[in-house]
Amino acid sequence: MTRNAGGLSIGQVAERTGLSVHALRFFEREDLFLGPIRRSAGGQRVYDPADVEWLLLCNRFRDSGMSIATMKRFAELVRSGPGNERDRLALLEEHERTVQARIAELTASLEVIHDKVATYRRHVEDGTATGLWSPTPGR
Amino acid sequence: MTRNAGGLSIGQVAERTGLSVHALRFFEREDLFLGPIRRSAGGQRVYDPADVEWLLLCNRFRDSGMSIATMKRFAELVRSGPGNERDRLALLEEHERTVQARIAELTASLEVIHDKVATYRRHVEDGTATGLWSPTPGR
DNA sequence: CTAAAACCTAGAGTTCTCTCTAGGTCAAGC
DNA sequence: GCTTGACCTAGAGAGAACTCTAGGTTTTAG
Repeated sequence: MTRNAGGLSIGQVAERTGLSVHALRFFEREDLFLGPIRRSAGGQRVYDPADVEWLLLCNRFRDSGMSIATMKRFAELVRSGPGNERDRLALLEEHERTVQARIAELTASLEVIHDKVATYRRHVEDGTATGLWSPTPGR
Repeated sequence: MTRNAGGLSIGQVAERTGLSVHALRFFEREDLFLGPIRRSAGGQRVYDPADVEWLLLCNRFRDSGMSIATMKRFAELVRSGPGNERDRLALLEEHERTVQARIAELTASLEVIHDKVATYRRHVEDGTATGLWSPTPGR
């Protein structure tokens, strides 16, 4: 398989993308690729570098919380060729807003958590941590 | 139930916390509360305001990605009374770091996504969006 | 007093995203 | 040519976090 012009085995792709071979087969079943994956004479998958690029982008999407379903919609748009760039853009923009919102939410929660940390730190450092305390002074 | 000094029914707590009554029972089964929930003569749950406070904090934890298992560990620490404030602090600090890391990760992904958005925007606005393009120029 | 709304338990079902298994086949090195 | 490791398919299993169901009891409003 190493001789197919630039062709990569599933194991090699797994290595390069950090995805498991199981996950790669799963992604294919879910139609997450931009086109059918080639097969060797023996029936084994042969990926090409563009697939790896796409998977790396998918990793970004996944890491940023995009669902498989949404990635699938994006893949469908790309697969159906030029002409729907507006739709792709809309999808990306919406995801961008989602991520921004998530960051804002996390930042807000972080503040609350940090306050808790600060309070505990004072208690612990002062040794004043006697007496119940926690979710609310009083429990 | 409305007469138990400050006592709240499960429905009232659901309303105040945004959690479903199912979720509240589930949380209880999972030992996520700081103490046993009282029951009315008829066997219905009677919560008090401190429980609501705790649940609101739990919501913060959940929103920031803390697992039920971790919340449970924190609840256990609080339940087992004073003396383990260092452990609670450590748990909170670790969660704080986790959240910070997650924000960093999201921020990095956001940048990549924003670049994609910018590229698509150019393509769409210029009307130059002819020819395939997407995961990588060339597919 | 009675109907309706809210609550109860135990446990099954759901969704999402993989992961693992079983039972083979293919490919590469010695 | 044979062993070993990588790969194949179809489908079951996992775990996280709920959600829903069934069948029954308790509360509340009128």
